[in-house]
Amino acid sequence: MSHTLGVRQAQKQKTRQALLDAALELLENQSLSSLGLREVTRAVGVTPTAFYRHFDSTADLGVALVEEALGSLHAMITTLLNTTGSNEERLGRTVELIARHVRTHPSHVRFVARERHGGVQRVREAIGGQLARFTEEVAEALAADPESAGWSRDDLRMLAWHHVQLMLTTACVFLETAQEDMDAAVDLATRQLRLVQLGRKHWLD
Amino acid sequence: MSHTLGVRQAQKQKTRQALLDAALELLENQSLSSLGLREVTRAVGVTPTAFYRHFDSTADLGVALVEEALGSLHAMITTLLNTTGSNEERLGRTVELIARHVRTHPSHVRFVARERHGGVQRVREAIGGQLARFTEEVAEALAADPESAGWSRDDLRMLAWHHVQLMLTTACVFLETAQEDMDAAVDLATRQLRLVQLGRKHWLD
DNA sequence: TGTACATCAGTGAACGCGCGTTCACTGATGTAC
DNA sequence: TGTACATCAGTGAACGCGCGTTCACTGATGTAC
Repeated sequence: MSHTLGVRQAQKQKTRQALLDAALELLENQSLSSLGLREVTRAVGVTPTAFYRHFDSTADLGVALVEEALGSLHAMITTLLNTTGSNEERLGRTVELIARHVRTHPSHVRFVARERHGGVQRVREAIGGQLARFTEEVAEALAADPESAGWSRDDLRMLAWHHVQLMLTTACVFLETAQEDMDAAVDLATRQLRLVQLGRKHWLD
Repeated sequence: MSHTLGVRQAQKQKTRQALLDAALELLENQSLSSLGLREVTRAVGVTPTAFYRHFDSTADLGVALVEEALGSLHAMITTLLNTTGSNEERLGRTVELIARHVRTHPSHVRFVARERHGGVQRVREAIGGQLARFTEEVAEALAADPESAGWSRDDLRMLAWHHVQLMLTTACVFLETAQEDMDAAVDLATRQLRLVQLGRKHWLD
């Protein structure tokens, strides 16, 4: 059992999390740069002033949301990298896992999509940093794959970056896809992954 | 010579364009959903009230900006599709043309990147519609290519979509790349295009 | 266990400010004769 | 060409409103003895 917090600390964390949750929900229909501090506290049911006990500004809250949203994305990537099986099997599982992630954490995906190129510099930088980290991890995993024999470090990073990009793009498309069109979207995404995989296979030809 | 506007109409269009230009400049450092009407008119030097002679709201202005920004992107794509030469040649020219477009129209690229998943629904929809149109055009061009013999319509659209996505992503990366790192970024983009091209070549294996 | 003091998460009133929108207006441009 | 009237892009004052931030505060929780 981890270190038990005092009642006061526990309550503070609870409020902080409530602020994060409320902000994430409000961000479904607007972007961070137009999110108001009072809007968030109103949604939680605390005084505007209370906000300052947890964050300096909404930009600061945004950075905290980056950690949350990309944390869940990172967990998904880790799962993906540990998946075994034939290429075609892994490919299908990848798309399925992305679809599931979009279903279980839609607001995280939306937040990343929206704020990645959004109007708040610190948040953009935080997201960019995390994505660079993901790329490195994917590149390392690819390097460990026998199929990557003969690949240069640079080419592996290129491939990893392409994968991360495609994963994000696919997640965004899934997010905007109605339930009834999901089958077609999953199929499209699968074929895109297959295309890249084919390119990889013949890279050293 | 086209239909000559009266002095009044000409002046009105001039003001309208000034509003669009000022907005685009202000959007370098913020997103549309936080852009204020007064902010724009202040930058142009007209009364806040004058804004309503041209647009219903900043969202409305945003839709007008979509036409402008994706118009210039569309021109670039048309140029790309008309490029001839070997695959490797076309590939290099593609990356070069994207780099040039980012250099000449940075604010257009930024606007599309930021508002594509931004907080204003009508603008998102307008951008999405234009990108779908681009995809159709690219798919048609691909269909006319002898290399596409035996490809299904669906697979061609998949490839076209992948190209449009990659083009946008590449433009975004170039936008964020410092001048001194551009060579490496161009190289990376070129290799990504080559990867996809290889996948295309072996699609029907 | 009990007491006396310190900490600090959340309160509530107050502030100055810029926002979007309204309205009646002005005066240059356009039009009819 | 000149005159009398209509149009309408842009003005300027005014409005009510919600914003972010400040401040002194309260009272439950934590700590030292």
